[in-house]
Amino acid sequence: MSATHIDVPMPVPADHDCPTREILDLIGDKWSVLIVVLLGKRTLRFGELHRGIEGISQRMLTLTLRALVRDGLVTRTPYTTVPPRVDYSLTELGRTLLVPLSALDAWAHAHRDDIRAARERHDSPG
Amino acid sequence: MSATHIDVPMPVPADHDCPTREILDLIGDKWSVLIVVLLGKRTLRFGELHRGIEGISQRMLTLTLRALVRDGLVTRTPYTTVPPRVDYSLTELGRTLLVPLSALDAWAHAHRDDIRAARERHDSPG
DNA sequence: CGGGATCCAGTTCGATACTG
DNA sequence: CAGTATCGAACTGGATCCCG
Repeated sequence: MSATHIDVPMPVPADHDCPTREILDLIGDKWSVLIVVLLGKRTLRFGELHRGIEGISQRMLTLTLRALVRDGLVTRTPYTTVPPRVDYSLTELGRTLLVPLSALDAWAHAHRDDIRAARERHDSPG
Repeated sequence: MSATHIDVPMPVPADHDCPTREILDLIGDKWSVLIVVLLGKRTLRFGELHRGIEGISQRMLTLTLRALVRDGLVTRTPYTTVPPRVDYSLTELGRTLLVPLSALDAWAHAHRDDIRAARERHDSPG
């Protein structure tokens, strides 16, 4: 109860309702970014995405795609052919996201060695 | 066994070893981005971060900060005072990350309405 | 004040099997 | 080919207690 001294000297804006949270709901998962980047190259079928993203299960691919469609970043176009076929591509909104995502990708490219070095420095037993 | 036709017409580069994966390991979680953005404003103490990021538990704050330190994005500076005190701030590497992150933030800010609209359109029962 | 350790609930996710 | 359904394992994350 008795605080030694008040501890709220500087409020720190701390944008609670800032859109950062919302975008993290979009791409703050393991697969969304990879899918968007891949679809940025061209329209892809379900199976192509599945093979294109190593390690993803069909379950997660389905769920993630559904979320991206829901958020208006991706369109889903099914064809009633035999065998069936579904095309996925970015919407215009999705393509605009590609821009800042590419910046992030470029950063990752540029600094991957720095990060690896930092990790090894930290993990090194010596 | 008898596939109706081979299904590997176009390889799809599919950068498996691309750095996108690595950056997702960094910021592809719920809190890292928020912490980095917050530390982008100024150095903060543990408690300030805790209060600044609504909803985070001290456990996750500790774990996330530890990971950020490990990856070389954040420095941890403890002082042996009474009561103890620990400052966290971005490293130079962390500050460079701030740039593409701001771009992403700007995108989120600019398109939040689009996303909300898309969601409501999709979720609307009618 | 700034954590570490433990316990526990909720969620995520992959493997598998099945459908149209 | 493109999913859906189910299950169990793994991880996440919060609450609580304790220590320097």
